[in-house]
Amino acid sequence: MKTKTRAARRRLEVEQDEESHSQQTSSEEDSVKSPAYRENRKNPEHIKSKKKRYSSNGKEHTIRRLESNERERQRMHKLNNAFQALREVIPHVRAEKKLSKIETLTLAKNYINTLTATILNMSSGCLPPVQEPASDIGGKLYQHYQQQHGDEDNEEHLEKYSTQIHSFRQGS
DNA sequence: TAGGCCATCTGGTCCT
DNA sequence: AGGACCAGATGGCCTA
Repeated sequence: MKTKTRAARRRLEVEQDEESHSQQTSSEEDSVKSPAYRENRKNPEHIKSKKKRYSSNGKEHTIRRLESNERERQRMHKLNNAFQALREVIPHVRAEKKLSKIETLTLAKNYINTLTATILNMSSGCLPPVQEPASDIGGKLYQHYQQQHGDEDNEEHLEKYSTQIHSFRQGS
């Protein structure tokens, strides 16, 4: 995988960097860093005031960094798993191509709106009286829906959702 | 080749 | 103090 190769390369660089840490020149290191990072390197006083933790030696810092990177990677993997799980429960027509993250979130939002509208449509006229405990769920759902959408038409969501599905299908 | 999407690294901030 | 979370930066891959 491309990214693992890159990560592996980076780890290798870090390991090599550890060995030559003391004699490393800042200029060659800075060439691969972000402008913000380079700026901080140019003005160490600025960064010193912000840094509260990395007062330990370079090797210790490097180890902690690698551990943090690993945790961050795991966190992002979990996030991606959640995205994948979401993709699998959203009906969409572009099955041959994976939905992007933004598409997934947008479709999910509209799918929820559509389901809510459908439920309200189905239960309209037969919602229990407000006093009954059983009305809580339906009542709250309706209340929440009204707060979110005001006078929007239920049909509108269905239309919006199906339009969106088709626009994704056409790749627009 | 430009633009979209993504994974990863990184430093700062928040939370426990 | 240390882990979780976040956002910016970077570079690779893919597609039109």
